[in-house]
Amino acid sequence: MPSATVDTTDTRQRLLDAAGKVFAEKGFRSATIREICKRAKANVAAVNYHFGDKERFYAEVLGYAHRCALEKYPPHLGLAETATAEERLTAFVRSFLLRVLDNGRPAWHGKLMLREMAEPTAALDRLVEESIRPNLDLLRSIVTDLLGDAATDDDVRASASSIVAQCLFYYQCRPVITRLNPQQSYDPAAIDRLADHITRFSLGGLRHRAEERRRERS
Amino acid sequence: MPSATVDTTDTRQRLLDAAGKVFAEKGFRSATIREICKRAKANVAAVNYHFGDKERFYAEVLGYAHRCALEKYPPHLGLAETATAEERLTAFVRSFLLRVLDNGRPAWHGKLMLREMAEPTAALDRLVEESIRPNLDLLRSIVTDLLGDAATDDDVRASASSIVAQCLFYYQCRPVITRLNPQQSYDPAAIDRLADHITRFSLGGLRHRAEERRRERS
Amino acid sequence: MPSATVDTTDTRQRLLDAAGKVFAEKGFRSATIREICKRAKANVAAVNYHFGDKERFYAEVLGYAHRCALEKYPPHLGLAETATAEERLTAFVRSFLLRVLDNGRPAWHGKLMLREMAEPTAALDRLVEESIRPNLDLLRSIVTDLLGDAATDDDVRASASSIVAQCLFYYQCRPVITRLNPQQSYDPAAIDRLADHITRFSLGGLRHRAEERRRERS
Amino acid sequence: MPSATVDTTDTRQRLLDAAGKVFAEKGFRSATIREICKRAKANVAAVNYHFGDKERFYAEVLGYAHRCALEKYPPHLGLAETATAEERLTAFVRSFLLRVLDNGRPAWHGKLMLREMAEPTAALDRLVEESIRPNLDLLRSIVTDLLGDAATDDDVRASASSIVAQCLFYYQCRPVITRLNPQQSYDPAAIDRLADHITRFSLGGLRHRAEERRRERS
DNA sequence: TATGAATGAGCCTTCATTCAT
DNA sequence: AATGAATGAAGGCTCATTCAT
Repeated sequence: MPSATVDTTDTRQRLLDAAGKVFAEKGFRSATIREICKRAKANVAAVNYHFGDKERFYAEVLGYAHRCALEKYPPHLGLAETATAEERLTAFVRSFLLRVLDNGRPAWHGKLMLREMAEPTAALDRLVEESIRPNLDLLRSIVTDLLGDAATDDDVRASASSIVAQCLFYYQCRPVITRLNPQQSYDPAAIDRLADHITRFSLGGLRHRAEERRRERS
Repeated sequence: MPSATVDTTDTRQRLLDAAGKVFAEKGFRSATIREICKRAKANVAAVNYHFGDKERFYAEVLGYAHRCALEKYPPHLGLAETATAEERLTAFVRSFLLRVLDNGRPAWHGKLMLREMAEPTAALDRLVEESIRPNLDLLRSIVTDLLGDAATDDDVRASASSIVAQCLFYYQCRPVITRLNPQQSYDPAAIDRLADHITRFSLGGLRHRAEERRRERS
Repeated sequence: MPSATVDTTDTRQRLLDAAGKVFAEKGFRSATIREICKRAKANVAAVNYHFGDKERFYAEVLGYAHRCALEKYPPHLGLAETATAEERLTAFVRSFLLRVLDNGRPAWHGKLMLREMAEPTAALDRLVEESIRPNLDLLRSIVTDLLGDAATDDDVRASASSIVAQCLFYYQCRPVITRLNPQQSYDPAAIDRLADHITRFSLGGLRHRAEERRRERS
Repeated sequence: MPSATVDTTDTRQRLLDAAGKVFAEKGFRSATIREICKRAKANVAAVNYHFGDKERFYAEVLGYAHRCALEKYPPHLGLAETATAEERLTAFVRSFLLRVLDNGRPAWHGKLMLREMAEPTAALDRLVEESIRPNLDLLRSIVTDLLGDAATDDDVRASASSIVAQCLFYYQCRPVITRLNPQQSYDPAAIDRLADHITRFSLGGLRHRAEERRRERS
């Protein structure tokens, strides 16, 4: 029965899509299997049938969301091989912001990640190894280029953190930012402005640190 | 009887202390009144009696945690009136990090705030106005001094955000950082190193931005 | 301390008054000691202090309400000794209706009695002996006069029941009557009309029954 | 296995049956879902699953009880089309009394209705329109025939009320009647005697009223 | 005498999960 | 393969009552 097969994958997929939205909105605990199944037009037992239990289901949703986000906003953003470190940093920051502030399906990704920080589940381990570390390694190579040879590993790590921090901030603190500065918007133009500021601010910081290290060494 | 001393403590106070810990660990939804009362050696009905319901209780806990954190680590950190903008920035960053990364009672504050970001409750509004905005205003005055007259309001806002972002990062992304770099520690010395990096990185960023603006103007 | 004594009786009295209203509105179970004490501006523990527990408190309230009602609408309604049986029936019916349909303080009485029917408490026993039976005996003497010598005890009892039934109906079924016939009012004029109808209908019934018995006997 | 037969019965049905009994005995507030489910050998969550919440459950029970009572004692009681108004009144009164005083399943009906009077719930509205009004209309047509053309609408209404009142009285005031006259019984023979009295008393009342109206008109 | 604080039992409801089909 | 029915474990909250002062 091929149609059955189609229906099956459909249900699974509908569940993932519905769950992404609901988990992102409500969090792991507050999201209920009943609501997810209702939105997915599936039976209450469907989740347990397809994914075992709520926790494994959630892990699956998390991975799916991450894949969606990376697919839509790859970190290179079609950069040429010959791009300078500054250009690569600019691209990295922009793609990061877009991924995190997108309002479409990949938005789950940001929300879900934020929730993982506040209350990590077993799913975080896999996510870190499969998605976050590779991404961070990319940034560290950029930062290494910008800091120069005098920089230590700790310098690179700390500076990379400073950059990532600025990108995450606008998403992670959104509720507070909205209250402090209601006119802050997140449309593409605004995101470009944010990316521009973060890149410049960070380049200033990086150069300053590089200079300090050079001075120390000499 | 030393235990008598414990019992003498106000039930209300014991509830606040226990709740700070539990809400921070589990979040509003997952935390149960039963567990909080058990830890506070109080009756299940005590919360209802003293605070009305779980939501109002939570708001009270949030305010209490914030007050504790500010009391222990005031943002000025005993700075002289004649302190330079650089010194004031250093003090701001250090006190911020200490407040957020402290392992004692004020630790709730950071955790609770993080949870508010992920899933804001009605309590956030009050917190923003009473605690966060005044603190941010302090930072903005420092940043204004450092950026110089050429800076726009948006410059100040964006740069202040970049600084706050770096301070929050180590707490907000702790679960991920721990997995990426297990040897990262948060003892006083480590916190000092972090504060030092953030201050220097930010000063570099700020000077770079100030220079850009100056160049634009001329 | 005379003032203390005054205050004490005051609290007791205020509790009785508040409780009458609340018990009548909500019923024994749904009425809460807290609400009663709040309305009486008394402490939560006041009821238990003055009356022991909720049940004994309720019994006291019931008795108080009954005394209030009888005081305001005594069953004779100032009838002369020489009044005919018809006149006495009219007076009985009118005072009964007034007592039961009054909107003031004695209104509790009716409501509380109705609740006792639906869910009798221990308090009903005393009430029946002290208040209801004497009142019914009065009616039976009137009915005996109207039915004549041929009537049996059962005749008297059944006819008295028919009369009481009609008086109670308008109160007991008020929620249904209101829905069936929204324009039904209970102002003094309307109550007079009801009393008039019940008296005439009952007189018709009584004469019919009397006649039947007479015919049987002969 | 006869027990299998019992278990086979719909959980929903078992809940309705158990609830009828418990709600009738204890009232809406005092009845607990726990007890009902225990009697129905169902889980505590079954009520929520089948009926949503306690209130909707109660409404369903009320409707079910009413349907049971009407089914067992239809108001016509197999009367021929050619039956006289007197015969129809007799049938109406008898079926009413039987319905209200039955000790079996339809007994809930009476008890539940009585509770609705004392503390109406939202369920009463539907009940009045669907069950009570049609039944009352039947009685009014009988009364209209008996009162003759001279009677006004108010006459009909008042007389119908007087008849219904007498039928309800024996149920509504049962706790008081039992205390006043312990030997009152409610076996079929006793019910027949009550029906007989009420019918005769009411016929007397109706004829009297009719005569009065005729006299007024002429 | 009178009160505010505190208690513990119990209720309705919700939810993830399982079971029979 | 997939579902509707059913389960049992909590959770938040309410309430009458008690206790220390």
